This record gives sequence, C-alpha cells and structure tokens, in this order.
Amino acid sequence: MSSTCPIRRRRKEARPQELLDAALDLFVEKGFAATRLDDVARRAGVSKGTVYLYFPGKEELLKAVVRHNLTPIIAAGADLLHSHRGPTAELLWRLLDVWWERVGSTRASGIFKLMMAEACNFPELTRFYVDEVVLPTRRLLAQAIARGIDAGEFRPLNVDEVVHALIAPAQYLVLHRHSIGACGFHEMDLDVRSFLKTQIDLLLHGLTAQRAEGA
Amino acid sequence: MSSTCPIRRRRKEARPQELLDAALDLFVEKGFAATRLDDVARRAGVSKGTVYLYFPGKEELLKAVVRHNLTPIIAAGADLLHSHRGPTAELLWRLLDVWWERVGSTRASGIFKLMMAEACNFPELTRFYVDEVVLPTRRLLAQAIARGIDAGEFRPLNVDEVVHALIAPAQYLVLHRHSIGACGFHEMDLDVRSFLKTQIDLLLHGLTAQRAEGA
DNA sequence: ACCATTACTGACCCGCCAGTCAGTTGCGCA
DNA sequence: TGCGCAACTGACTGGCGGGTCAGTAATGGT
Repeated sequence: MSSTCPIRRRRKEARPQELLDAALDLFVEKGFAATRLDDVARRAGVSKGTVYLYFPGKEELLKAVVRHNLTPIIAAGADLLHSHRGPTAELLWRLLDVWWERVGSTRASGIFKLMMAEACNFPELTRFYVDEVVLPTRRLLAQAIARGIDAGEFRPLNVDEVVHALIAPAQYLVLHRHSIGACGFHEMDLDVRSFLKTQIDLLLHGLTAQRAEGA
Repeated sequence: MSSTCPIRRRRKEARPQELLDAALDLFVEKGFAATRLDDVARRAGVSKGTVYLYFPGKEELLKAVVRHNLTPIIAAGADLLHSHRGPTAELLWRLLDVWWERVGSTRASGIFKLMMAEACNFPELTRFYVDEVVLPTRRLLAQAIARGIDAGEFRPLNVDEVVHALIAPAQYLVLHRHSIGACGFHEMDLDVRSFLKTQIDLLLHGLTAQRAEGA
C-alpha cells in the first residue's frame, strides 16, 4: 500500500499517442473548432497544460492526427500499386480493401468529414490536408485507372473523372456515417454492404470495356 | 435637401428577406457556429438587435433559411413527378435540371455542406433538416426510380440504393464547390460539365435495362 | 405641429475557450 | 534518504460572440 498508485504519473513516451487518440475521437465527433482542448486533455487523462508540452497548439495537433492516421495508409496503397501484377480490376478491389480495413471502417474515416466541415475557416490546415492526403490519393487512383485503360481492360474514359467517380461513393458513405447518419434517426439507416454492392455493380457495369454476358 | 435621406429607415416588409439572404451567404461561407449574428446583421444593413425582432434566435434563422430556399424546390420536383408523362429517364433529366437551375448552381447548394458540417453539434437542427429536406427528396427520387423499374426501363435494382447512387455525385459536386474546392487551390479545380457528363454516362450504362449498341 | 406607435440601435452582460505560467509532484540518481 | 530535474497541473487572462434591453428616431394619424 506504500506508493504503488500515485494519481499523477510521468509517462513521457505514452502521452503523444494517447493525445492523438483522444483528439481524433473528439475532432471527428464535434468538429475542429467546437472541440475544446480541455476535453481532449481530460480524455487522454492529463490536464490542458500537458497538451502544450507535446504539441504547439490546436492546429498542429490536428495535423499530427492526420499524419499519424492517414499518411501510412496512402503509402501502403502506393506499395500495392507498384507491386501488383494481374488484372487492374483486382488492383482496385485490393485498394478498396485496404481503404476499408484501415480507414473506411475505422474512426479515421471521420477525418474526411472533419476537413470538409472546417475547410473554409482554416485555409492553412486545408492546404496541408490537400497536399498531404487529397492529391496523393488522387494520383494513386489515377495511376491505377490509367493502367486499366492502357491495358484495354477499361473503356477509355477521362481518367480524372473516373477518379471522382470512385471517390464519390466512398465520400458519401463516410459523410453519412459521421454526419447526418450519425444522429441516430433510424429513417437514415444505411446498409453498408448493400450500398457498396450496388455502387460497385453500377460502376463496373459502367467501366468495363467488354460486357460479360449472363449474370 | 430637407429630410430626404435619413440614415435609419423603417422597412418592416423588406427586412426578413434581406436577413435571410445575408444569413444564407454567411452560413454557407463560414458555417453555422462560426457565423456571427453581428455580421449577418451588418450585411443586411441593420444592427444585431434587429435580427431578434424578426427571428427568435440563430437556430430559427437557419431553419427559416432552409425553408425559404429548399422547400419550394422540393415541391416543384413533386409536381414534376406527378405531371410527367413519358420515359422515366427523361423525368430524371428534368429533375436534375430543376435541381441544377435552382439549387446546384446557386448559393442554396451550400446549405447541404452546412448541414453536413454541423449535424453532430446541433441534433435538433438536423432533425428538422432530415424531416424537411432529406427524407422528402429521397421519397421523390425513390418514386421516380420505382416508376422506371416498374415500366421495365431500368434494371430491377434496389430502389433505395439507386437513390443513393443518384445523390452521391450531386453531393460530391456540392461539397467540392463549397468546401475544399472553394479554397482556391487550382490543383483542385473540377470541370463541372465534364464531371456530370462522365457521371451520367457511367450511371446510365449501369442503370438501363437493355444496352443500346454502338456509340 | 405634435403625439403615439413601433422599427430600430448599440452598449452591455455573461459564459466560453485557446493559450500561459508559476507552482507542484513523481521519479531517477547519488 | 533526500536532492534536482523535468513532467505535469490548473487557475488565470484576454478576446469573442449570443442574447438583452433601455433608449432613439422614423413614420402615420390627428
């Protein structure tokens, strides 16, 4: 019973991770401007002052959250793109799979809604997000699509437009989850599996060069 | 030179309209929480106190903006649905046209981004928006799609999922315009005409029951 | 001309929150 | 055991913005 459980503890190593976790949760739930640093701190089990020991301020904390959660996934996608051998449709499936496992189905997907919501009020943050996330992702997808068109697997549509067509349903899903759909109105429920199935069905019908008969 | 231009004027009739206009601009540009009523008032040429003469508070002002700008368009869509005779694809085109003319290409499209951004922090506002805008719109589109399927014009896909597929590109466009795309990064430019062309091309390829050969 | 009505004003109140810093305490080390 | 460092705390500040209300002035009626 001596000194085994002091209320206050010094854990320099663990703090940044815990703060990033707490910040992700709250930023996604409340939005950037509406999140109080005090709450982030409390959720991470520290006081507000401690946040400033590890991050210079609120904006830099958000940047760190973005870097910590999204940058590695984009890198993984790029690896996949370069190492993949085989049909391009399969490559797209694998990219979708990575995205779903590591972003779409996790808290990290909320970052997208977050940036959408706050873009206009924090231009410098938006610049960062565009450079660090949006443009790399688009380049990645554009390369994959171009590959499919070059190989004659896909119709020769405008690459950038098809990239938009791929992103749109993902964006729709994420926004639904983290925005209006998150308010608990059961009329707004959306069956993810069924949604994706229909979207992919429509998209592949629209994309592929030669139509397979039957089924 | 006598009393012909008093600085202060009494214009009870014109104020609500002018306040709604100013509020729409600022809510869309800055978001709901970040917009100061003081600014809305100044833009409408009155002082903050006057806002409270015409609207009970900030939330009610936003509700009024939504009602004033969106409700009539939904009604117009419903009229179109019930009066239309002819191919369902044409009905969809006309609905798209109404939407584009009166929402998509106007300031009103920003309301959507606005609600997305603030949904989690203002549940009661979101409830209102869902009941007044989202669900009626979905019902409208669902009826149109069902009509196409019943008539054998479209493949027998799940109606609700197709509604999502129709809304997703519109949402993408609007969010792009009012969010990240609005920050003036030229790498993010998007050609609306080309975007819509590709989306519609993909969607119609995916939707229609029998494929037209050629072209 | 003057009054009564009411549209309109803007200073004020109050609670909120990012960021600061002087003080406190856990912990490694001698 | 106790010393010194640095991790950690939380009260405080300064500015901001929604909402209020006592006062001001435009207007229409007589």
